[in-house]
Amino acid sequence: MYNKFMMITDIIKKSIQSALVELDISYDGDITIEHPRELSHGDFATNIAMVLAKKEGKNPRELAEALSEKITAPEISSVEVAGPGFINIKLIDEFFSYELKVIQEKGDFYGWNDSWEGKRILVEHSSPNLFKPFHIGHMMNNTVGEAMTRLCRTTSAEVTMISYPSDVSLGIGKAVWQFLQYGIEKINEFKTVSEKMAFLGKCYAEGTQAFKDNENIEPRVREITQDIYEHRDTEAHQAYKIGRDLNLEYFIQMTARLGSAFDGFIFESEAGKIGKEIITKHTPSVYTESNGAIIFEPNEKDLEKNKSLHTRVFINKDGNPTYEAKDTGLLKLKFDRYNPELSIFITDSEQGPYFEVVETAAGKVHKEWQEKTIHKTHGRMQFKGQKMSSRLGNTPIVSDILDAVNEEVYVRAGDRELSQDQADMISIAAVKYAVLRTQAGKNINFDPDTSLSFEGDSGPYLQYTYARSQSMLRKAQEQGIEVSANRPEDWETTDIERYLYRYPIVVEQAFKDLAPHHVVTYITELAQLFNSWYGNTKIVDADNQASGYKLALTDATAQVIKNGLWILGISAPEEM
RNA sequence: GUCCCUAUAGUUCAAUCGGAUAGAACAAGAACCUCCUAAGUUCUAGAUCCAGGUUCGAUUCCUGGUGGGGACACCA
Repeated sequence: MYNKFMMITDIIKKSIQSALVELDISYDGDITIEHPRELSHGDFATNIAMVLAKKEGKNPRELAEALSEKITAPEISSVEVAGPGFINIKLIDEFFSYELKVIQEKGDFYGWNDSWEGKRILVEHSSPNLFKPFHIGHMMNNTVGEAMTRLCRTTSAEVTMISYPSDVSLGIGKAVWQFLQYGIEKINEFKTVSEKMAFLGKCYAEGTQAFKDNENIEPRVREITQDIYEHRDTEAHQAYKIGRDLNLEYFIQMTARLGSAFDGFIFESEAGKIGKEIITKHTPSVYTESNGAIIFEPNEKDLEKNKSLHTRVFINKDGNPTYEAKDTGLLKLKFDRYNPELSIFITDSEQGPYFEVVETAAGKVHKEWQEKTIHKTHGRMQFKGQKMSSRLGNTPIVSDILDAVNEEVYVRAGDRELSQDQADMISIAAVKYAVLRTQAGKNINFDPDTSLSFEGDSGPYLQYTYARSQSMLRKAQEQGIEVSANRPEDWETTDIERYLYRYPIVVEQAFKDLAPHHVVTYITELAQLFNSWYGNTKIVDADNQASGYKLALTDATAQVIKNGLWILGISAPEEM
């Protein structure tokens, strides 16, 4: 009852297995059953006849025919042989209407399972560089990371979501230097967080420029950086703390706007010290000295397993931990604090090879740091179109992007009245959909003029479909039509029903692959089926006996779309 | 130079660990609001980078090219 789909797959598999036994065929491999892409091919299909034909010395079609006669179960209505030897299985109609009740009952949790119940998963994403603007790359990271996190939640795991802000660096020293030039009090001239942030962003840019232009300030900038590292009680550290807190607040606001709420942070300043300790302790057993620095050099066995490994510096010759050491410290902190069964983190794909080295080395210090960690990447967003890319620049910041998209949304909305929140919700849907529809890790060719579509395969399309279904349900209620999952006598099972019950397995697979785009594809196709049905059927119809069931179907479809959108971090509006 | 990833309609993406007639959307052309939201629906036209190989069967696996992205010692 809880996991209906697994039950039905088991039933199908068992019926095939006993058919094999009846024909006296021994086969101990896994029987693969799948959903045919084409709905008219049936609800399940197996290629078992083609797999076994050669071994049995039989023609695949004949074998399939023989098998198909022996495959039976109460849930199976028909078994047919097709193509080169596929066996197509159709389910009885009652199965589908029963599933509508299951969807109703489980509601927002339809599609969840208990595969990871009682286990802990840690996800780290959206890690910002404090003092630097929150730009397009962070938004991609956040979108992918949030979807991954929510996918994890569907397994009933105890999921903790954290971020790893970079809070110490020479770059930050430069920004603080510039901040001090203006004077700490200057910050009080700005009222809102975003105004203050704009000022700090200006400090970052100007400080970086000043550092380039004027060699004389370098000693002072380094001193400031050191003040920050060592928490010295100086004006610089005071300025730093103001800036850091503001940046953090802004980060929390910005990610909240995108739909994320973090459970905690691990700061780079914490990871550095610990990282250095680990590296020092495991030199020369894991790490080695070379030219005054401490490095990790993969051995031949490592290279056999992974050709992309290479030598990297963990502690530089000045004795300071590099990013490699900091990330090693981060690994330890994650496992010490959260003790996860699985630790996932998301970065830009350019850091892929880098992390493979860090993790290979870390695995030699502590096995589980490598074995339980999964690094997922997102691609880059490459701008193609002229319109918005020239307006927003090369690395546009998130708030500007959303503002620009909002304008488009208002244009698209025409006469409809939209609140700021509604427009924001639609904009975010459009952007997130564009990011999540493709396989994570691949670069996205982003053409704001076309990719940011509000029609067809798009976030707003899904939102619109949902909103429309809700509108129908409201209308039905006004007219006193009761929603009923009781199948009418002469009801012919629709493609939507044949599609709906597949949702839980799509989610399960998406989690296994950590591939949110499977969910995108599925709910888009579901929405298409639904819209098509809507186009040629009158659903809210007090004079029609079947109206109640049609509404139940509408309700179930809307529920599944909503649940899918939730995984993607896109909200489902009641109206738009 | 070495190594990794990648290549699908004009464009942006799919294709369930080798499966059936390669799915959508945008753009192009033709229809549909006296009925529930036209950000919608229906129809038409259009694609697997090249050359080999593996097998019942290849967009998928292997080899070699070509184009694109990325990594390769003290930056993050």
